[in-house]
Amino acid sequence: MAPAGRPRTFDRDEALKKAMLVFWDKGFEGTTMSDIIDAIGMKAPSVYAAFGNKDALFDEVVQLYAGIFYEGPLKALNSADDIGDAIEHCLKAHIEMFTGQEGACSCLLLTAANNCSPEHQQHVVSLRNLRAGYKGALLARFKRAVADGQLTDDANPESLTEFYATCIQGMAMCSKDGASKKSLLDSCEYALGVLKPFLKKA
Amino acid sequence: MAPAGRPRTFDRDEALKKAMLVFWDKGFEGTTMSDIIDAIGMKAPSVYAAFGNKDALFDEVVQLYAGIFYEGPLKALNSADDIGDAIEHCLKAHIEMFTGQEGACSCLLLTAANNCSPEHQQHVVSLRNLRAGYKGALLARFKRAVADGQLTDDANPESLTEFYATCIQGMAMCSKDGASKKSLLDSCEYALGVLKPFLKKA
DNA sequence: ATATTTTTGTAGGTTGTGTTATATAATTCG
DNA sequence: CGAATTATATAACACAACCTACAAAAATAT
Repeated sequence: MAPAGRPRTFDRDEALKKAMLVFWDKGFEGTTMSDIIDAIGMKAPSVYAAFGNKDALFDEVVQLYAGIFYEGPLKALNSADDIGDAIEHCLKAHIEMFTGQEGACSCLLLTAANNCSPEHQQHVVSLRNLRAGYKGALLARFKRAVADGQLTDDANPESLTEFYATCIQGMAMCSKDGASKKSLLDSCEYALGVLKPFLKKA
Repeated sequence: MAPAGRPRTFDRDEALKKAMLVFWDKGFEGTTMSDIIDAIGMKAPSVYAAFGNKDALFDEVVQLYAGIFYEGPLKALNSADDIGDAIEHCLKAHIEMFTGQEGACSCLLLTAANNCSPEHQQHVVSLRNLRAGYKGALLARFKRAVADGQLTDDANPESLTEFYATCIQGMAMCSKDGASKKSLLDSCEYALGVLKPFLKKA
């Protein structure tokens, strides 16, 4: 049943998505609450009533983004049994995320809170933790490939993880600088070539 | 001869370096003038008298940083005649810059002004232009290598440029996340391996 | 020595951003 | 219907950040 009281005239989930796109594009500190409020199309008190404050809203946005992230690159990483396929699908899923949105590009986890004032360091830390968690997932995937006997003995999961994290983050920054999807895919091919010498023949 | 008037009690060049380290670490918007003023160890009016305002100071900092940049990675890129050596020296010079400073790390051109409020977009643009200029230098270097007959016919200067720009920016971001010099050098080796198939035997 | 010039420190002005008080509108419950 | 509850809009508060008047201090020039 509908709750008592005047009903909201906007959709909360839609509003959150709009807020995500703004933060994605302009980062935490680069975004003002006025930007958010304008994007949602409501007035300040309605937005504050729905989301609390800027910090809480950003936290929700990060959660939403992380969910999309898990459904994309992370799922791609862990779906394929072959490590070569897994990395390829994963990188390409990243490129989709970097270039797929209208307005926003690159990666919110990487660019939305790099340099914050001391009172907002929490966001810098939480995004850094998410990135570290993702690196952990990459590492686990390479270790699984070792356990599965898919990689040669001289393959080093730690340094492969670091290399591919480098490529992913680098592509994100290039995308922020306007790189086309095609040029990102070119870089992706080079990056995938690095893994080939370590793949055992099937 | 000394100019008339009370002499400055701090060294302007030293103060500029200190300001650079703060901006390098915390970015343009993440840095307050109080941070700068504290780092320099003077009071606000002295700093403003010496540097104008925050925008002008940041511009000077960027100039200073660009100078260091030209002396490091860019010089390394253009000093060696062999393209393999050039890229290797260049990447390693980047790693030195990413990890060499106390306090600051990563790359000021990449991280100091990603997400600015509209009234400071000038800095986002100027750093983006510097990055684009650097990509141009990379491209020119690869084209020179083609002209010098150092690369195979299937080597594509544009996509090689994009790939190495990706690696450099990726390493910068990893360094900001605390990557060790050793792990950056590991990634660097993988990245250099990408060029090898395109190198003609001497 | 006095005037002139420039720096320094205190203290405060101005603006922009995050947030909220208050009154009004729209809905449900009894 | 009237009471209760929640959303909306206007308008304004609070605080922090950038910047600057003003007066005192420290040097040079005549």
